[in-house]
Amino acid sequence: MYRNHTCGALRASNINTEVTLSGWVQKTRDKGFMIWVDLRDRYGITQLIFDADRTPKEVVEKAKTLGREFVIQIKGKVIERESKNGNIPTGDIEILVQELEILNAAKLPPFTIEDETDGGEDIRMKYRYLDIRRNPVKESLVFRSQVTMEVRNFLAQEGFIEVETPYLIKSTPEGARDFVVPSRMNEGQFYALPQSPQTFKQLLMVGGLDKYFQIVKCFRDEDLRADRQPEFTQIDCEMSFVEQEDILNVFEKLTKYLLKKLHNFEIENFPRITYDYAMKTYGNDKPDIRFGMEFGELNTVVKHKDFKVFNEAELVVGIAVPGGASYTRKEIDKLIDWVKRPQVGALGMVYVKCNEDGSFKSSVDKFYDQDDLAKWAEATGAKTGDLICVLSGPTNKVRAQLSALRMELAERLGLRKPKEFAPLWVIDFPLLELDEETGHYHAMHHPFTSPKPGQMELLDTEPGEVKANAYDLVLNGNEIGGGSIRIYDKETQSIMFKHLGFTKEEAEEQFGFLMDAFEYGAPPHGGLAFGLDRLVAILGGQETIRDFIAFPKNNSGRDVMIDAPAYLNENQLKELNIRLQLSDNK
RNA sequence: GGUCUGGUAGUUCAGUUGGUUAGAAUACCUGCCUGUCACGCAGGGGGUCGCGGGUUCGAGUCCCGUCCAGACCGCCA
Repeated sequence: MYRNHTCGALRASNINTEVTLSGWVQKTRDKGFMIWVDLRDRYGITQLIFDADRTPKEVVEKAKTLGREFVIQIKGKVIERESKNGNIPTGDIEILVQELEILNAAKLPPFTIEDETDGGEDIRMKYRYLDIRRNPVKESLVFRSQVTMEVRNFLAQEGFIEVETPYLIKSTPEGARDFVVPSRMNEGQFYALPQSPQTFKQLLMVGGLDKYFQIVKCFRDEDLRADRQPEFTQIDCEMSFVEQEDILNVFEKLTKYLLKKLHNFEIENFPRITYDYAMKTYGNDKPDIRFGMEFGELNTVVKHKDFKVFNEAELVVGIAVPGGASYTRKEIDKLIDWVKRPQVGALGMVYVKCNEDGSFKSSVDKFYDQDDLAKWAEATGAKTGDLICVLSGPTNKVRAQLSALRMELAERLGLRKPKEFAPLWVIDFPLLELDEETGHYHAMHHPFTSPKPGQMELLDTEPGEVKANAYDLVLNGNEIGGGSIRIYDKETQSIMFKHLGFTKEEAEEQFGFLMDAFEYGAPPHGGLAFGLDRLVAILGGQETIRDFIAFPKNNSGRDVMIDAPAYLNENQLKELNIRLQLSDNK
């Protein structure tokens, strides 16, 4: 028996009991006359004491050889500490050691295993198994486990069944790039890893399973971000005989359940706003509504003067920055530089200070008088002491730029509070989106999304205007879930593929199995998928998902611990009938 | 594909205008220490300044290239 208690278990009530403990050496404090060792495991820290008077001599000698992260087992008696430590739960007691066994000596770890480690991102990822010993990472993984347990509890209660769908499937050109897997037995052919189990869950509905969910890995071969990994986990759900309203209700209930269980956070019904409203008001289809700073469109109040920039702009729009009137000229110039960075791309920024005396001071005083500026303040909801920031240009670009500025300022002003939660639904997404490069429309959500009733006719005349039965769940400025009511008849699905530029043959080849299934009694159905990593991170008050993934990939999609991806050897390639053609520098 | 930031001791970082033997903290090692718990005290070891090239009497510092890491834009149905 390696242990009969964990390192977080013992209290004053255990005094005088004989115990066996195992764990890692967190730290030794050798005072000469006695040695203290902090013994750590997943559950906590217990102090061991090796006392020259009360511990066998050879045991004390052995204790002197202990280094950080040695794995040891001890037997001893729980005793009361002479000086207690109120900072840890086991701080009233310590273990007077009688026997010590070194189960495994350890090399010195490259960084300290402490909450505030001295190690940087790089080295911690390389030795991720050591990083996981640290409380912040360990707790993030425990938290993730709690979230998935609660999700399973809830969905099971609601009558959902979990079904596993295959990982080795077929590549399709729609959407993100696929990770592909060569098939040894089928020369020249490749599987693809699923970007989502979309078609399979729809087939489960045809199969009559009614309410499905799966906590499932998905794979997309696209560039990474702090909140994006090439392999990530979805809570994938689908239901039959449901309308949009039914789906929103079930998953709003799930989200409320999670907020209540994990944070004891209660919230009324989630706001629902349309995509169009979100874009107009926040310049963004996943608005953070923990704070205001809503867009005020100024077209009607700026176009009557000689300011050419505004007169020629498609959209002139501003936001009020709380307390921004106190910014110095230098600070405002830096802000202007910020919006002019290539990542944001604004050509300039007009500002108005709303002074405490009720007057306005703007960068365009030459063109606009106090009455004009008062109207700007009204449109943006600016109060005295605020700063109005105004951008202008093509509608879509300006909205994206001002949205970036809004988020940046909110971050700087501390308005994005991690322990506050502001979920909302964004509904009525467009069905199609124009690809600026190719000039073609592609499905904004995916090609199985149904258009709003009665809008099929618009597909030919104004494809960009067609609204879909598609919806996103947004939490604190992040899309944490999205879904749609699906097409469930072959006819409509064929029309969709045609509009997306598929030939009949291509549609048949790639999705024939789905359209066949639709001919055998497919029920009306729809669903939603949560991005679990993101959901967990946001519920955990973070924006970066890496610490909630046990073994994440780095910025370039590498696992630096196992050093993947890697080259295959000649035999493997030969067996797969693959010949590589590498670029010159490889 | 692009923009920006960074790479110096095991680790996290400082290093001024290009100028002596490249520093600090922490970790590590040795010794001391009769209640430590961020223990303390004394001493010690530890450097391919990412890599390659260039400018210069002289490069951690300037220039070019390259690799790596991070954030973002494009991309992510």
